[in-house]
Amino acid sequence: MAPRSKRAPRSGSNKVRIEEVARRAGVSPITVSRALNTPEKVNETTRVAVLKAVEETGYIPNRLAGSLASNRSKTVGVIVPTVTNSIFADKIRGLGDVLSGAGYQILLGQSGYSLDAEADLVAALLAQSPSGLVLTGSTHAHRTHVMLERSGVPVVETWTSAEFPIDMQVGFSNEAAAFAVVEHLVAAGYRDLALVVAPVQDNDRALGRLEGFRKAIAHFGLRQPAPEREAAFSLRNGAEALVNILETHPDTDAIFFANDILAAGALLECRRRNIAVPGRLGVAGFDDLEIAAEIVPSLTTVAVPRYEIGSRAAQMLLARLDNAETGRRVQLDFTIMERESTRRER
Amino acid sequence: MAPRSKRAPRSGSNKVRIEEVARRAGVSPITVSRALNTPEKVNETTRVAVLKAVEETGYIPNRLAGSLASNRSKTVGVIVPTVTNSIFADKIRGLGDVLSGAGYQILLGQSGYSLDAEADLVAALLAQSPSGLVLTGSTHAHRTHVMLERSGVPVVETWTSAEFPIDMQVGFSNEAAAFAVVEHLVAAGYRDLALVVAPVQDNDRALGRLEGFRKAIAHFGLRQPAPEREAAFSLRNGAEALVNILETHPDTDAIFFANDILAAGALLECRRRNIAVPGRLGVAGFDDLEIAAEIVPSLTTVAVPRYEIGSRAAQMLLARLDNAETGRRVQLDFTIMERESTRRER
DNA sequence: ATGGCGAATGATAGCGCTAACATACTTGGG
DNA sequence: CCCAAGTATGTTAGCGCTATCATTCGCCAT
Repeated sequence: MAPRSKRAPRSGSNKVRIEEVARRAGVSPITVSRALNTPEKVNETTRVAVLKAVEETGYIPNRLAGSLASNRSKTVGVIVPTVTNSIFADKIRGLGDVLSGAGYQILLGQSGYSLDAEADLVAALLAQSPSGLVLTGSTHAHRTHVMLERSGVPVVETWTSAEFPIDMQVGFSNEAAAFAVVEHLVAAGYRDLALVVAPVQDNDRALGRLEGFRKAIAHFGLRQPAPEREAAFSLRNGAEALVNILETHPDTDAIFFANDILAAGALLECRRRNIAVPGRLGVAGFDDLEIAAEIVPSLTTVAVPRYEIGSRAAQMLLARLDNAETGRRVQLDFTIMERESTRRER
Repeated sequence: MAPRSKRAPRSGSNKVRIEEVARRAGVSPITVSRALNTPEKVNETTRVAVLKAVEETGYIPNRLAGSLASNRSKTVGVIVPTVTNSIFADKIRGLGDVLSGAGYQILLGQSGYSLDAEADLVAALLAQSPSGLVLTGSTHAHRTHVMLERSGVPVVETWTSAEFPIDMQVGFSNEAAAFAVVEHLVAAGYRDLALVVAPVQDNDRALGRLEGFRKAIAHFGLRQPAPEREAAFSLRNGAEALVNILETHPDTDAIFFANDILAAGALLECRRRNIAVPGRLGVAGFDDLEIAAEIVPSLTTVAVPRYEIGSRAAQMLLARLDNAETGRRVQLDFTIMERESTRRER
């Protein structure tokens, strides 16, 4: 009698599995695994044989299976508001350069500046069992905190400098940077300042800059209340905010735009309207994008280590995964880049 | 005698597993799985009970395990040269918007405009068993083709319009677009053209634009050989290429920059040097970034559907994964945006 | 000799989920 | 009242790897 028939194997594709490689190399599957993951633990000759078999078969290990078995995945979740903002693109480049060198892949999520969307992404990324998570900012939905805590996954928060990060942090003080800009404007002789900043809702980087601006206004005894406008980053919005401020507050003599795109848009509008910069109006930006140095007049701004935020975050994660000792908070420096747009003849 | 001791369970973390949820809801694990993945297959009352248990326990399904078991992962690999170039950032936004709506995550790879790096990334991403792969361009290393073929993973190539895509394709004809730009410059009265294009090595988009330019030069019987320069995209490089061309070919009356960043850098340099645009020199760009509309003078360029390339690619993938019938080649339109930088008084 | 130790490799048993099949229970037409 | 065809849920057996423990084989100190 025939043996009771097994059910059909549900092996997916016709892909090469570790077993075939093992057979070809004349070793056991576990040896293939070791030859690929911890080569120092296998004899040179067997390693060579295994690699040859891998080459011949075109074997690509199934990391889903590997990660499940080892409880370690080679992925890192990265959540940014949007890749469209080039400051985050630079961060991602920094992350990618370091992580891909260590064999890690990036799982990317875009929150669209919404903490609620961020929380959904955290859940979705945690489901992939990432080795680590890199978030933007220090403000998160309550459930985000809960999920992160429960998961135990290493987390790096970036772009800010909160006193008590969830886990690790790489950033700078947005507040101090904004304060320094106002300080610079005052030193350049401007007195009636205005601020244009990204919508602060769900955005603690923008909020920090707003607060730094306000503190500096009070500190230096400048015109209060200073006009403040919220504008999502785009050249057009910068131009419009400029026009609006000059209409409502014609005595304004300098505007601090909390990012360079807004500032550049304003500078272009100044050119169209023949508003003299820096004579009639001083303009300062934030981020030190390439356009700040190239635009005419060149733009005073704050250089922040965008790429380094990414690369350092990646390094911290890798160190942690290596059980190396690391600090938890890295506070990077910003630099005021003084350029023509605030270089007033006095 | 005590039973032979089992070896220690290697259960990783203290995370909630499907079994605990099942116990709480008084059902079997598979029912929990169904309640979450195919809710229409379970009774309303049990579904509610399961969701309640999920809520209470804070259960986050382990997708590594799920994907391994079902041979379907909820990830899509995306390879771009760099996220820093905002045209690719827009594509990623398009991809992300559509994919995250369907519960998919993006695995991001940056190739740095190297086909060899691209091949490594393809291997790394295939190891994660993605549901699909989105590549940039139609030119790939030989081993990339081999790996893709073997894997059987759905692939979408983007930004180009090759006749025989590997699988699916969403793009436009770079050659035709470049041709159209030259056509426009000729119509505007320019005759002695020059080209500045991204390095064509490993970059078929740039190569296509170069070829379109050359064909148009020949077609319209313009000055030959027209000066051609390669420059990686940055404002500074655009400015330098401009200077170089005007030094070596002072009779040049229009320059076509194969991206807007280069063109904008050149326009800013023209301002610094008091070179009249469009009078002394016509300038055209490519991509229709926001800066093209805002810069002074505004920049004639080619609008390409950056976001749509991403969203359409995602839709095609999803349709394929749904076994829906789809076309294989989507050729999108480009639009010449005529602006001040080529609006010569005649 | 001999036993102890490290290096190399193998056998076994899962990782946490879901496909495939099995079973119970419902419904309704003849 | 019975059986066919659904509907809802459960049981079993993997998915393709790797952690863990076991085994084998030298090699050297005693």
